[in-house]
Amino acid sequence: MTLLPTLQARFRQALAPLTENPEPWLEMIRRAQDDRFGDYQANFAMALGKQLDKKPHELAAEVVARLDVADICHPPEVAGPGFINLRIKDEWLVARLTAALNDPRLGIETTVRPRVFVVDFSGPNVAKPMHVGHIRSTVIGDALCRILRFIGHTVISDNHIGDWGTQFGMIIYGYKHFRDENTYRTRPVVELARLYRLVRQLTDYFDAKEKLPELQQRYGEKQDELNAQTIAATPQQGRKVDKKLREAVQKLEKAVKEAVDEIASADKKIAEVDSSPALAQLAAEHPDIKRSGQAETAKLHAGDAENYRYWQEFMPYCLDDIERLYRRLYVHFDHTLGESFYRSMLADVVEELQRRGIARESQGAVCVFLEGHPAPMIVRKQDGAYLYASTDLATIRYRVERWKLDAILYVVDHRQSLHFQQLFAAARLLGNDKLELQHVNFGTVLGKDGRPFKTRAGDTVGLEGLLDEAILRAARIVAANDDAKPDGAELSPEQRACVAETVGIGALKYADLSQNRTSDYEFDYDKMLAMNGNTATYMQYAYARVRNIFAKGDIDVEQLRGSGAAIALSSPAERALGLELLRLGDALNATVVDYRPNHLTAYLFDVANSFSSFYERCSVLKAETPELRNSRLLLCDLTARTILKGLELLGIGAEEKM
RNA sequence: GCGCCUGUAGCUCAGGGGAUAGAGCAACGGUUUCCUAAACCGUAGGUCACAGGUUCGAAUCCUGUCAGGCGUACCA
Repeated sequence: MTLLPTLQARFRQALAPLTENPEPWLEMIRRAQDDRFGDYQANFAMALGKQLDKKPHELAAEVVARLDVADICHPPEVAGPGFINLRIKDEWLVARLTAALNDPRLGIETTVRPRVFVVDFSGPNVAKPMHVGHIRSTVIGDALCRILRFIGHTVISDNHIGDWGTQFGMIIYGYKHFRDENTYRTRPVVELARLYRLVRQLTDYFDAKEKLPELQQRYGEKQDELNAQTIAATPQQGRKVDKKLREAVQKLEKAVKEAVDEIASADKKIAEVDSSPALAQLAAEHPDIKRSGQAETAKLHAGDAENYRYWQEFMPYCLDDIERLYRRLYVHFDHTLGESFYRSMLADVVEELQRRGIARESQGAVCVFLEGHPAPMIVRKQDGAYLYASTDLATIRYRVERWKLDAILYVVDHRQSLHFQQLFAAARLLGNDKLELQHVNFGTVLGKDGRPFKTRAGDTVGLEGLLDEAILRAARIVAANDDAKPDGAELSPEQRACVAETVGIGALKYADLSQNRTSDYEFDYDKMLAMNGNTATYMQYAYARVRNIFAKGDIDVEQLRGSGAAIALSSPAERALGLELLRLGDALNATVVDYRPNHLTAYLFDVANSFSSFYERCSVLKAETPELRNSRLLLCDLTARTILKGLELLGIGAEEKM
């Protein structure tokens, strides 16, 4: 059992005579935030005292008297209003550290309640180039899979790719009319992506042209209204401006600004085509491209042989392409069951919903009306087409039937939270009441201006380019540092390339993982690829330093572990490191409670920090005595393995030398 | 209009009932005869948006205000 649960178990016994349900009070045992107070502290006495009508200080003393922790802690102290401060005995720390050292799992037991999870993440639209927004789901989802698995759960990772959507109609239309046979044969994905962008651009062009007059009219109306209101709202002598009027003016100003932005965006799309003779000509030749593209999608869905053949032809290329990206990110999926996989089940799902009275027809569409939701969830459109709500319901049904599931985690942008609320509610109406359905939501990727990154057009950063850039930057730093080593460079060109890749990709992933996923995320090249401070590089560097000690000292780790050498925590830095090393299990538990990997990154940062301080103060190879040297070597060994395991659980690698 | 989310150091963010609010970056100042200075140590920097409330105790919970983001009947 890891540290905190062990303490909680002891307190549970001590509290049993005082309260029926000690669990909430046990949650109030935590790491002391100040070393002066000890290592851990229990903060429940004040609140529990209130409930039991006892003086907190006396209650704390009573609990301490009953508490049996003599083997773990020094005698607990009651401080302040009733804090119980605990200082762990070194002997106990040493015993736990020794146990961790001799355990491939570093002392982490598997869960006593294993569950079966499906983690649904990444889910890109194929044939549409991925951008930075997609990396968050991929990286967080992958880390959660690894962590849940390590804890002992059964995890099925499933990439629910968008492979049946409107983009295929555009690509098919593009393929039929604009394809460059040569490029398609040599680099099919590049050509398909170009075709998608081209058709999208022309479609947007006509869209913008169509909408522009309406936008301009709205702008005019709002502007007129604003002018009128502004005059009315201008303060005159002896009269205060009505608050409502002032608010109305503010709203109008906002509306006008929005209209201006939309017009500018439409103008831009129009200008892009008009200013290019080639594009302008294509636009002239394909005035109906928007509807035609949609028609191609509809034909595909209706089973048109030709379009289905195209779809079958394009898919392997598209899948290869995204697979290549996943390989670069060391991300693996057990299944890639995209939207298309469920296409034959949609009619049945909708039929079941209707038959069971969960869905009904409204304005020609089939809708699920849910309590507390003003708008229904539409599961079949007026034109008979299905949408992602239908697919997602079919997917739940399929997953539940195929795997005996306890939970599905959807690692998806928080903008879809309404969809998931409705989806989960509908799934429960269908009888999935024991299934845990979690929207593991995360914040939007924002641009430098603080506004969301746009999915189409604009200056989106392609994912592939981002990876290249990360590795390139890392390579520069690797080379500079290697060259600057006191005894000259140590790394071969191959090693340098390898380190650059590990460091670059690690930095990229860590940037996403180290942040509380629920916050929005300001995309910043420099920050994302930063390799100083709280970054994966810091941990990787600490790891390389430890490993270098073993290399320099020509130490056989296996032999050392079996040698009977003992850990002794002879200085504050060693003790602090030792205590930190025992907290891995607590960090993993915290991560799993709310599915937030940033608990684990914070922990690893603490470990690396403690190690760096230790490294600075405690010489290992030149320790005063052989016993001390061995003890420190053991601490180093456990540090290295803890960091390596932690990074591995985040999907990040580490190198022996860097 | 309604719903959800956010507001913490110059910047990017942790902390989400407990003791004196933390980190990274940026700034300033120190540390390489010694296992990798991608490091370490220190200084400075805060009305935790604002106002009320609940509590022994509030950055944290509740209410309101302000500011921003997202979503809101046939896109995903």
